[in-house]
Amino acid sequence: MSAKRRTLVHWFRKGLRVHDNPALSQIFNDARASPEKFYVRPIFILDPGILDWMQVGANRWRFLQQSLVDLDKKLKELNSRLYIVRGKPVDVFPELFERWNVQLLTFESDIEPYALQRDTTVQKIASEHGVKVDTHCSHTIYNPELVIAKNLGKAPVTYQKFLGIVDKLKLPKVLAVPEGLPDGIKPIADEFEAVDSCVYDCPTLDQLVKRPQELGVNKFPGGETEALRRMEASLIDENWVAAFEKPNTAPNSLEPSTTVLSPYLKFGCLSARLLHERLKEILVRKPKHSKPPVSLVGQLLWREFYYTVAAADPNFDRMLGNAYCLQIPWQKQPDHLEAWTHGRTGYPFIDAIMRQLRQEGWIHHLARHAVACFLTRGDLWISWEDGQRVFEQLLLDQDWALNAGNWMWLSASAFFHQYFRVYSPVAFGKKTDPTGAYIRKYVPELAKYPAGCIYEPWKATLSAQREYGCVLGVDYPHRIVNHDIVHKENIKRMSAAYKVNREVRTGKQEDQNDYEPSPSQSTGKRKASSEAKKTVAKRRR
DNA sequence: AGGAGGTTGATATT
DNA sequence: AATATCAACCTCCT
Repeated sequence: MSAKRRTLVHWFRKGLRVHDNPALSQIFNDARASPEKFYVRPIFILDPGILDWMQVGANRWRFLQQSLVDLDKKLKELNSRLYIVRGKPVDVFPELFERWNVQLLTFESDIEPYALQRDTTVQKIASEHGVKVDTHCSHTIYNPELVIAKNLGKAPVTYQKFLGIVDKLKLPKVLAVPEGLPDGIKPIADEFEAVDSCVYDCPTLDQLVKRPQELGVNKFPGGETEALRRMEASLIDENWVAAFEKPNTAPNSLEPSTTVLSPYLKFGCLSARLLHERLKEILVRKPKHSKPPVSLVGQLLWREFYYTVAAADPNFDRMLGNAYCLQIPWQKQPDHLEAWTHGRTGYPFIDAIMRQLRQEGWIHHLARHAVACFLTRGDLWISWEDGQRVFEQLLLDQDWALNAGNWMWLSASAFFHQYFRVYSPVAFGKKTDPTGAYIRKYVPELAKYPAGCIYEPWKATLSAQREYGCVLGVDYPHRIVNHDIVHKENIKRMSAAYKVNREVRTGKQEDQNDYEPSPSQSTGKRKASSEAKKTVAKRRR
């Protein structure tokens, strides 16, 4: 037997890749240096506790499953393999540490509160079992903690400030795929199967996707192989890369107008550091290029920005107790939330986006703006937290820091404050898709509506609706709100909410100039306002 | 204290 | 395609 051999374990969580993976490379290097001393076990833990932390829809389960299968394949090419462990980390690690005689555990550091608490506990268990733990920051280009430290212990609250800080930091070295392991470092199969009741091969689709009826089109398969293929395809046209300006890309093209690398970055199938390096190489050859915030590098740095600000506040995903977030008296409206969630608001552009999200798991960033603004400050006056939860379930690229940060941005709760700029659910989409081809694809019941009224089907007469084969209230819903009216009311509500927040912040009472709410929304406005004052008072600073 | 700038508004006008 | 107007927020910098 192998009693003298010790095991080196790499724990995959995010970072589902073999390229540019410092924590994985560390154990591979150690094992190659002394092959007679070590076994190597790369593991992924299917942690049931994750479901208390976040909602995961069928499409993202599939993405994960595909990513794990691809990772196993990549590891096998390196003469290793992936071990799937089922159970909570706190329960399984003590057993693994003992049974495998573990010497070293490595993993990629994370900033999400669930991960932080989990990892702290695991570190403690490891130390009790005499297991050394090494962590590496490789999900982001820059270490959020380091950026905060460089800014004197506070996260920068503007993107420009953030850029100023990271400009002075040195870039990490991007690592290649580690060299394959020599024979004998992989524990033989029946040895581990006999003793390890919680260790398995890669899960099948059936095992991970509990509601297969919710699976949509598999347009963006998971895995490092597909991630690298997609990156290469995105970088092939260097003029396109150099000229990229996010605001000039279309939210409603039939094929994505941007790279769709976000799901791969979220799971770490693609290294942000590698993508950044590759972009920079191209920009050296194309001196006339776009720049942050609108460039492709700028997009990566937005991700870094949100990771940094999120790392400084465990309440980043909620309004209460969130140091960044303005306190706004949103209202619960379950029927409106339900209509928005399932693409039944009666606004074809909004509904097309929400249906694309549910089917394909990805929508363009500006499409996210349109529906997020509509749900919150633009039209429905529903909390960004409710929208965040829906995105959390449906987006392939759901990433805690980015999702919360962008929802606060769009609802003008933090980082962005020009609440009087409201997206029109009618006009915004017309700019890039005047004929409504996108709506016809995702809201097929409206397919026969002419370009002139497909964004505003209520403008068609009843006889015209019959002619187009889609009668409002029967085949497609009436619009649930009148944007022209409610968006103006909501601007005033935002103004009132900002005023309350200012008063609490400065401790000064401003002139009374109360906005009288509309009859339809009047219940509880003053109460909501006073509640807002109380919650603002709970904010730090 | 005051002004400039802020990834991506809508609309009307030039 | 660029510019003014709408109404007017925040943070940063001087």
